[in-house]
Amino acid sequence: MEPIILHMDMDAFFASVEQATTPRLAGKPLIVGSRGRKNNTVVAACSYEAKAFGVESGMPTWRAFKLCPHAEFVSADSGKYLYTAHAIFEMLKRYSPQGEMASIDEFYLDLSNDTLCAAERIAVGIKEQIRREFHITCSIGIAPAKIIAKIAAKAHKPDGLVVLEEKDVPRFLEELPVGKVPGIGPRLQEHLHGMSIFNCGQLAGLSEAFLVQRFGKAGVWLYETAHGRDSSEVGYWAQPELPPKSVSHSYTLEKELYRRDAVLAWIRMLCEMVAYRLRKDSLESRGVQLYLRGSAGAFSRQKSFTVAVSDAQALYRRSLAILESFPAKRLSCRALGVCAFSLSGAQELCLFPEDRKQNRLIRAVDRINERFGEWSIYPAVIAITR
DNA sequence: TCTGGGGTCCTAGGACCC
DNA sequence: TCTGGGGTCCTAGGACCC
Repeated sequence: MEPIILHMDMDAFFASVEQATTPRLAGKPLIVGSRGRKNNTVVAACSYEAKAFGVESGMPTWRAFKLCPHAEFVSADSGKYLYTAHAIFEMLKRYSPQGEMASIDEFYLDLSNDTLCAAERIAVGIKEQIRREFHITCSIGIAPAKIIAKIAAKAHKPDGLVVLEEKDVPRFLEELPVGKVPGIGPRLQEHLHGMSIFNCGQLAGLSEAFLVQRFGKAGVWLYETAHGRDSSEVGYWAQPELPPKSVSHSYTLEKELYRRDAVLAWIRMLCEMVAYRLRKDSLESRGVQLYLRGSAGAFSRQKSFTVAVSDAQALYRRSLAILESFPAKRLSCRALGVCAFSLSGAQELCLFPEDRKQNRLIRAVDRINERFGEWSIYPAVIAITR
């Protein structure tokens, strides 16, 4: 039996949600920025009215405004988008027990137990319900494999619906530019272009052995994808979510920073943010990675420790130890990041009274920040970054 | 103004052990 | 007397995704 996989991709999701919840923005060119400020950020999403001017997500906002000076700007409200995504998730559960939320704006449903006709009717019903209940649109691809369904949905945006049977797949892929395949990014695309491979039809003409020799493990995947095959299965809604493997925060500064105390303050600030997230998710970490990018280049170093921690001070001390091993003679940076890895569930174990006292203090600060807003209270050392 | 921020996975090289 | 071979783990960096 041929698998029937439905992929649903929300159209300009963040921008559409903003337009649906703020009538003033409906029908207007809208740019959703990834951060609060209008400058020094990139476009997280933009409405189709803005896309018409050449604005794309991922583009620096200053460039987007050059293309579309009259666009409205709002900063991303991830809580609102997550809320909507979960409401959609709940809605989709009714159509099949086998389904998954692949990202905040993408979903898969396995409809292999239905006929292709029934699957198409379901897709029409879903689109209708999404429009009625959320006042936004989505594009749907139905195909025998996950990756094909996804490419198909993307190719028919916005508000599209396309159904591909197994026999349609080769023709669909034949002319498809390799860069349209999720997983083939700019570097891989460049490499393929260098080999005069521009579309999936040409890619399918190469032998698996040749691709493996060129690209290693990725060669197997390229070969399978070019032939429309994808063995990965759709998960189950009820499946427990996998715990995160790392928790990180990073920041790009307005300009290069040379003062050591200022750089250290930023590192401390990021440690505070990472530690807070760890505690909120009842996690602790054994590994710390520190990343610095500046005029001297980009460096990242990581280190594993025996004891797992979740407090900012400990993360900061570990970050400083890592900083010592950096090759740069003079400390300067434009962007920096702190990542906690080797995560495990937090142990509620405090051997020493001093630790217990420290723990109570940390929890109290967390509660104050939760109640009065982020950064209501913070260590004096990071004041320089505020 | 000249590509953000939060993730995952892969690879190659080095260290170390037997 | 001048370094085999295989396995495992760690690390830095790169590529990619949304």
